[in-house]
Amino acid sequence: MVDKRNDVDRCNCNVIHEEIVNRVKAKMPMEENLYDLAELFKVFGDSTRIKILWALVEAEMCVCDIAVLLNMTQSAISHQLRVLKQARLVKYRKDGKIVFYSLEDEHIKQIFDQGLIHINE
Amino acid sequence: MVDKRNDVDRCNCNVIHEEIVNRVKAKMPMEENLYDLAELFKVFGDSTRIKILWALVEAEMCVCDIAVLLNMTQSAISHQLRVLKQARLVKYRKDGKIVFYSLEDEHIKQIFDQGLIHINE
DNA sequence: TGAATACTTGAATACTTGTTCATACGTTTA
DNA sequence: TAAACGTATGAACAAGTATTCAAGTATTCA
Repeated sequence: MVDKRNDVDRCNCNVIHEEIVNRVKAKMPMEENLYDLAELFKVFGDSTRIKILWALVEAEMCVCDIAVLLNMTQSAISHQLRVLKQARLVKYRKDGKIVFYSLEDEHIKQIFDQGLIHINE
Repeated sequence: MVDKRNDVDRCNCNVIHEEIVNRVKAKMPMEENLYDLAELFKVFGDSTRIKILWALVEAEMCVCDIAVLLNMTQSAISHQLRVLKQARLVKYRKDGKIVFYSLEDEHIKQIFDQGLIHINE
C-alpha cells in the first residue's frame, strides 16, 4: 500500500487516472538504466561530437586530422575525445607521438541513422 | 582549390594525413543534418524527458498523471513536454481541461533500445 | 641533448539549460 | 458568475558545459 499524499503534494494536482499511472509505473525500466540512457544521448547531443563520431565511422583518424577536418583547435577536439572515450564510444592507439582514434562501438551509426529517419520525416 | 592555410592556422597543427581528411570530408553528411541530429539527441539527453517518453510508450497520459508518476511538479513536466512537442516527439489532444499527451513517432523506442544495447555491453 | 611536434590537461569564461515560483489561461461546475 | 481545477508560461536562479588559453607531457629526430 503506497502513500499517495507525498506525490500529490509535490506535483500540486490530483491523480486523475490512477490505474494508468500504476500500470505505467510497473512497466518503467529501472531508474539507473534511464539515467544512463540519458547520459549516453547527452554525449550525442553536441554537434562537434556528432561530427567526430561520424568522421570516425569512415576512417580511423588522428587528433590533428580531426581538428583540420572540423576547422577547430586541436585542444577543443582533444577535450571532446575525452568525453567520447569516457562514454566508451571511441578507442585510441598510439603510434609514436601520433594518437589514432577510432569507433569503439560499430553500431553507433545505426543509432544515428535512426535519428536521421525521425528528422527527415 | 581550397586554401588550407586557414584550417591549419586554426587547429595549430599540420595536416598529417591529407588523403584521409579529404576522403572523410567528402563523405560527411551536410552540416545542417548533423546539427539537427545533435539537437534531437540533446532532447533525449535529459532523464526527465527520457522518463516521460518511456512512459508514453506504454500509454497516453495527461500532464498531472506524468507529474505524479515521476514525482515532479506539474510545471516542470509541462516545460519538458513543450520541448518534446517542439522536437515533434509527442503530440497532444485536449479533452475539456485535461490535455493528453502521446508519442508522435512510434519508433522512438527503437532508438532507446539501440542505446540500451550500448550501455549493457 | 635540445628543438620540434602531437597531444593532453586545468583554469577561466561565456553560454546553455532544468527547475521553481508566481501568475495567467481556459474549462468545468456549483 | 465565481470558484475550482488542469495546464501553460515568463522570469530568475543554480548548475552544467563547450571552447579558449596557457602550460604540461611524451615522442621523434637532427
